[in-house]
Amino acid sequence: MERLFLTTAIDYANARPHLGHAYEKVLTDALARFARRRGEDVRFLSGLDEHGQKVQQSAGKAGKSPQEFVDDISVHFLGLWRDLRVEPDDYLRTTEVRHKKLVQEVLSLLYEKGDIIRGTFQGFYSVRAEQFLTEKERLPDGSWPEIYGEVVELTEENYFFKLSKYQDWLRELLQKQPSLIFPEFRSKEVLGALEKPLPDLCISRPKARLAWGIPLPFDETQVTYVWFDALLNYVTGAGSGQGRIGEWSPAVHVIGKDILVPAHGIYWPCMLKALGLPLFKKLLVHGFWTRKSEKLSKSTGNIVDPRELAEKYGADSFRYYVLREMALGHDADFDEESLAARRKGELAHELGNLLQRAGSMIGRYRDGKIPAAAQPDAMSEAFRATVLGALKKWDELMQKYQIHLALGELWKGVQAGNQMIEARAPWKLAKDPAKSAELDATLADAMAVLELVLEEVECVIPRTASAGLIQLGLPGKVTRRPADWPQWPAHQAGRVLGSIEPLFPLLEDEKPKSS
RNA sequence: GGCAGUGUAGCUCAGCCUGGUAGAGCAAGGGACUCAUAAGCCUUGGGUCGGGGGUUCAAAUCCCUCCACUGCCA
Repeated sequence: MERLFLTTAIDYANARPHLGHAYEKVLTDALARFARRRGEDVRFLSGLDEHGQKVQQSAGKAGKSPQEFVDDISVHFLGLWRDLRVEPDDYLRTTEVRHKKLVQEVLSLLYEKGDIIRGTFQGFYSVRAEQFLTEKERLPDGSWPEIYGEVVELTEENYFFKLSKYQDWLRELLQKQPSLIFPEFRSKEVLGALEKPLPDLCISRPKARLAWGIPLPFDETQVTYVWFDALLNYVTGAGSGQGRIGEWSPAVHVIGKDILVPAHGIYWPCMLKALGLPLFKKLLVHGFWTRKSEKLSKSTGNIVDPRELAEKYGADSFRYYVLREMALGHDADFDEESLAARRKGELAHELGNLLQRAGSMIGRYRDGKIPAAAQPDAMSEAFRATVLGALKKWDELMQKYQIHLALGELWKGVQAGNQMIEARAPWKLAKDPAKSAELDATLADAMAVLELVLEEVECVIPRTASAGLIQLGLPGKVTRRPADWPQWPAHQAGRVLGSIEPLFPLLEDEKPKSS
């Protein structure tokens, strides 16, 4: 069986989750569920990045200890994942013992190997912000922005990771295998950053200045800084999740485009190489959500609360919307009206109502049991071919991470179902005893397409798909595909349907006004 | 400034790799039907495929150039 180790970026525990966090986790969760459906042995890891300057500062402002602060924040993240049915196999918080132990072990190894060395760090330091500033933050006239207050030039003893040692190796690798990064054009961004010699990477800070981190095992006065903490979560959480270096397996990392260069595109592969571990399998880089084509940000008041949306429209509708709307790798515009429209049109009316109308006719005409279909006639053959064709395209597109198009294909199956019913008009067939066999075929085919679609779409709308399958008289638990997938369902004759309920009830303000 | 991505119907996008004189969905108009969440089905309108140039019998699709927006690196 194929093994798939799938990770999300770990979120920084500095503020509550927003739409971008939610999208990435829903995306990864859907990929994990899809891979399981295909029969792969999946390990899905997510987590929270809890150390660092900003957490320390935010905790101070909130009058809490850093640990109390991240404990509180983690409740918000975990609550959101529960609400959105994001179900990782393991959720790693970087303040956990298993992780700290692994980080220290890695640092020791690389220190002994000579890949981590002591050196001096020189830079401009803001006393007020308690942080080093980069040239990027300097104003065009050479001065520093007001908010940093007094800025002094400072020299500090720190530890460095010898990135330069692995630069050539990485460049050659990416040139040979641009498909390591999806979409491929992103690998050009990494290659661009590799053109100039890489400076060694500063990985530590004096404890006196940054207490909230993991101490270096070979120098207790220093703590490690970002990279050798957060990135290593992927190793800690690999395999059994017990923080054993040897259990690392090449992952597919789902990340946002903001953390590709340099973190995941440069530092991370070099770290793996230095440790003698195999490279990740792929970096899956997604874009950002915008609103009215503007960045979502707190400063402009342009924020979207995923939890509110999930509450208002349902978690599955939210999941469906973000996956249907965004072309993986590109930016997309978030629009609540569009979310409501897709829920109402595609989910409630096309999919939900298909089950409703077909289920109710089986109740009325066939006593709630799926009838046995005779040899398919020409219309049935054509219908089945359309549906099976749509399923194959759905599968191909999903494997190419074209989720938004894949869902469009799957819905062609749903639409074919509605069209087939219109063409056959079972409500007319029911009035003519001579047409009984055709009525059976119509109803059986409708149940079959629903079964096929719901099983596949479980990765996107897990709860609804499961509820729908139960209405079809099935267990409601999606298992791996049979070897001969996609095949027209056999053995459905005689199955008793569950009670037929709307999968996506209309919202209060969507209901037609009764006069 | 260098590199990249995007630019196709009012809106969201597919098609571009492997040239053959434009497609889907939504929104809007019309129709037949009545099983169903007043849903679904059929149908109509509408586009200088960012601008310009080139290659070709033929370009949204290949080449050059310019413009706009976005991103990465300076």
